[in-house]
Amino acid sequence: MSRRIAHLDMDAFFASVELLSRPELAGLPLVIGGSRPAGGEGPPAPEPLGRYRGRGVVTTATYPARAFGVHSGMPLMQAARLAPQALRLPPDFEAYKAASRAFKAAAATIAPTIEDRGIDEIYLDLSALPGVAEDGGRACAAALQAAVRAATGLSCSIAVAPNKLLAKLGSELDKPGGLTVLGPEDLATRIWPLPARKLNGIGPRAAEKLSALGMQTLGELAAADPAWLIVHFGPRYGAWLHEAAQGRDERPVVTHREPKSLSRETTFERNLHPRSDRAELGAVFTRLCERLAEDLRKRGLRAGRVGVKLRDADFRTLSREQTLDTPSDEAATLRRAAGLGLKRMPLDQPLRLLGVRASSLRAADAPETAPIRRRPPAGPQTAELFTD
DNA sequence: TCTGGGGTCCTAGGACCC
DNA sequence: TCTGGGGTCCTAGGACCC
Repeated sequence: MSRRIAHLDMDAFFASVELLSRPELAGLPLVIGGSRPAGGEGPPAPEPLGRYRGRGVVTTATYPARAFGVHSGMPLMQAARLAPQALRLPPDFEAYKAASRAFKAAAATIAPTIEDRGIDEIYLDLSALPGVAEDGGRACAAALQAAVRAATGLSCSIAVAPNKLLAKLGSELDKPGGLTVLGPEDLATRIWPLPARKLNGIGPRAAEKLSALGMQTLGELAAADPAWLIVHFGPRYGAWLHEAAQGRDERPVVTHREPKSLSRETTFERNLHPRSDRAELGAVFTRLCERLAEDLRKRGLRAGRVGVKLRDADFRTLSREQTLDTPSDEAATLRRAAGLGLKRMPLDQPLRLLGVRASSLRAADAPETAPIRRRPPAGPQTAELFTD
């Protein structure tokens, strides 16, 4: 009994949501990213990308903007050089979350077994649905696209395949608006010619290493000796690379997950120094802890551990974690613990980012358990700067 | 060109225990 | 005098994803 798994990926999601309320921008190169100008009232007006100054990155670009080489993750300053005439809008996450809920609800009317993979994509298990065994899921995918469009006015790309890995690869094959059905017989013709980097789980580092070892495509990876892959990539990742390149993936569609951590972080407009910008850093730190505490309370959770994260001017990231005596969702408690973490970090350099993280989460109404710390936290301490 | 913010999972090394 | 062996927990960092 073979599985039929769909991957549904919204097309240029954030930009497309913006176009729903700004139809006059349709067809133009449009980039979402950066932050909202302070003090603005109402929906922000798009401004030429060439005018952008700051540290933001491209969150989404419309297909006309992508034609200039702009893609998500790219620094906006770089995108501005490629397409100064493109228009930029700051993201409106509340609108995207509403559209996200709407498309997922619409999809659930067709196929209720859904795994959430973030704001703009889902996996669906179609295996047990009527007719899917006959046509591989094509009609079901078409129905999903129609339902999503009817509910939201937005287009998506869908692939149906024997597993999540292949479905995810397939939904990229015919964007936007793609409907792709893959079977085992498509592996050699449609999957193996793809660059190895396309596989979900092969990122920039692994792709670079594969390339240095002479493997550019998934076909070349599939032909590699698994023992040799294990030598170069370790037992776990090496074995996974081999399995994945054969198109094998048994992961189920997971319909529910409990959050493991919550975090808040911010990159400053200019680097801040722990000494000379102490007051400003302290205020940002307090605000981050307040927002994290709000997030915890909103979800009915408490943090058993609190972490702090720094990024310095050279883009090096450091973090420290601290166990709480009692799980908490209070800003002052989180700030005190995160402050203890900060005191164990070097604070002699300008910083570009500060973040706080809550982990070891438990329900706020759960019975309290004794602290599990085996060792008192210790370590070299730096002078009190903005940490108190 | 100079790199967001929100997450998950894995690994390596040290602490600790027997 | 020149240093066990195994198991487990904890911590920090990094790869990766959306």
